[in-house]
Amino acid sequence: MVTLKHLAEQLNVSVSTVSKALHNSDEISPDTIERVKALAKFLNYKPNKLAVSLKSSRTNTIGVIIPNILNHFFAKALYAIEMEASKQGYHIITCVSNELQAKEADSLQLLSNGSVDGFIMSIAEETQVANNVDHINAVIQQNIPTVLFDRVSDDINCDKVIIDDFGAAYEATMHLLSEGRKRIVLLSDIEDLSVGKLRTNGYLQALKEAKDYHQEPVMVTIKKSDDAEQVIDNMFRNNTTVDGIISIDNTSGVVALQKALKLNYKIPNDLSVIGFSDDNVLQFTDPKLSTISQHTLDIGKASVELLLKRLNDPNTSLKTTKTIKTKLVLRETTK
Amino acid sequence: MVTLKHLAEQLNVSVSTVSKALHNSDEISPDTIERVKALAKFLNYKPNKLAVSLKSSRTNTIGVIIPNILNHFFAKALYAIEMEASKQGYHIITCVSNELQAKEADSLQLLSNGSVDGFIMSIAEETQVANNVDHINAVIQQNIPTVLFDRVSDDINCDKVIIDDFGAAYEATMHLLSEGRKRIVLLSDIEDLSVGKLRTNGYLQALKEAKDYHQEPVMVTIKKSDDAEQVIDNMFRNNTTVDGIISIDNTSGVVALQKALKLNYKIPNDLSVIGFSDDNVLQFTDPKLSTISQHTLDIGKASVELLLKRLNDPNTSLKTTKTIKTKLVLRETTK
DNA sequence: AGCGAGGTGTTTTAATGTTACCATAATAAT
DNA sequence: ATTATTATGGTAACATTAAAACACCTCGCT
Repeated sequence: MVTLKHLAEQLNVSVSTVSKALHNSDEISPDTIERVKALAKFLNYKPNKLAVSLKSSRTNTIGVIIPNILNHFFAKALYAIEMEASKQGYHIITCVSNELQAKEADSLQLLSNGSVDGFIMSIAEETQVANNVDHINAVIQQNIPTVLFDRVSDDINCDKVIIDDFGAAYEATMHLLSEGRKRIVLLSDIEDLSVGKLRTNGYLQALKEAKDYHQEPVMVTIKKSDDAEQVIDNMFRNNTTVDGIISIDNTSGVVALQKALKLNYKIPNDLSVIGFSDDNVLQFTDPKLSTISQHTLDIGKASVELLLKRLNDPNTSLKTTKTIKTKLVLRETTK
Repeated sequence: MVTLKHLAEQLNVSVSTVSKALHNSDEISPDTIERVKALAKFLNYKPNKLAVSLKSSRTNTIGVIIPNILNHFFAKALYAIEMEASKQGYHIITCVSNELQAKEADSLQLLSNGSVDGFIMSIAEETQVANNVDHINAVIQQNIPTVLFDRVSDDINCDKVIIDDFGAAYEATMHLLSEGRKRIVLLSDIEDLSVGKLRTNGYLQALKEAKDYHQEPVMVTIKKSDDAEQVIDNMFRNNTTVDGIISIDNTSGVVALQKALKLNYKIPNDLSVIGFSDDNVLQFTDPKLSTISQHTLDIGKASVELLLKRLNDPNTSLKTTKTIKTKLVLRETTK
């Protein structure tokens, strides 16, 4: 690895002359600057990032901790975070908590030793269930700027990026009601998550406000240990008059749609289905699934923006929560 | 941030005593070790990673450069890489090339300044098409260990992890032949990639060896600019007698299946379909798609293992290429 | 002519946090 | 008294940068 010292020796000048020359300091003669730069280029000199970071206590690196990359929502968020960070001259160190609190705490602990300037994260399921966020607060107390996205906690005081989960589910349910649906079932495999609860409340509120809807709400939850297909099969058996389904996670809607087709429901005449998520995973269904789009790219981008703002101006103590708009995208499984 | 200096001052000992104590040096009295450790714990001291790395010229960080996280194969590979790296005490810095050579070169350039101990990468499409791998070789010439996976190049001399693309497609085609299929079409949206070419050759070879197969091979390629559905629609129109489809990328098989169902093909009686990829994305089709499983987790794990082996023993100059076994998983779209 | 002021271009020093090596002081054993 | 032994301290180095110091030169003034 080529260092300033190497260049200095070759050129018979001091290390600091070389350093200044490479920074175009006007203390250095144009002639020297030229010679230094020529040799640096020739030897493919690159400033050692570790040394620069150590000196400046700025790493230009963001720690990103997500619960699960195989979940398309998080993959897409990660994509957006990487894109925006890269555009702003930052790198990202990615850690996956696998929904486990211990792994999450570990990653935070291991990266909060100068490795990163700040964190962008979404809370692991286990952490949310136990509602134990001490490990996250510990990081924040160390003055490491942190942005939470999607899965957040009221017990953490930091910048946040969320969607209007309540409103999104409310709007979707309202749409089903406006189609004249009389028995609308909610499907969820995320009932333990903050977002799951908010979305469920949106659904409940919409039904409550509906004048001519007299059914009790039906919420079918799929646990980790369950076989989703089985649970959904049972749902159809137990709710023979179902005519609307809203899935508040990003997979069960697809499964329900497939199952409904197999049971010969005419879609969307007999039954409307609305899923929750950006389009990509679901683009292959036929008929094409109507969804609540979360604008995941915007979520990732906003998270980076919020973090960088905080990094560049750590003093403004007021934390902001940015809400990204959702959009009900009606495709072929709704009227 | 708490440093050795802080601890030293508090305890009225020297920095080097503190350092040694924390490393359990037997030069230091048990009593002092205890006191130092107690305070370190109390103040939540964590060795500054930058300083340690600078001193040891070891970052315990791997740079991972993948073409596209939204492609489920790469997401899964990234997942496996993160898992294994984390298990071995390494972090990963993730960069996405977006299939662009410039971005790929940029990331390599920016990380090869001491930020990472080595690279794990899969080559961007643009790079493969142009077959210009100078930027990758530049890194290798700087003695930064590098492992290529999946998309590799013969012009790069380094450790590699691949699957037997030729053999996998050959086996799948053979299976279709053994079902008595008479008109087998290959679908691909990756004809420009090394893996695409190998898989196509496997298909061609199988057909060539089949005694009672007299059709010309039919290879339908989907370009970036194409509408996949449209292209597949045309394929069915132009090949009314098609009775076998092998898709060598990880999406077109699903689209073909959906389209075939719409055209009222009885699957797998009239038509068999085999896709290429691990299961997850495709688990929702009905009937369930038969696939060539790439064992993506093994690919990621092997990449990390190979890189760490190289890092711990940089001298053995012979580069190895590890081939991960594929598996033909027959589900419901084959007989 | 002599001297200080000012400017230019460079080097020296110190600092970031850590660790390895060498030195040193104090005590114990020979 | 000399040599081990034990426990600790000091220094340098990793690569970089900022600040201060230092030559050297020129200019203006008495």
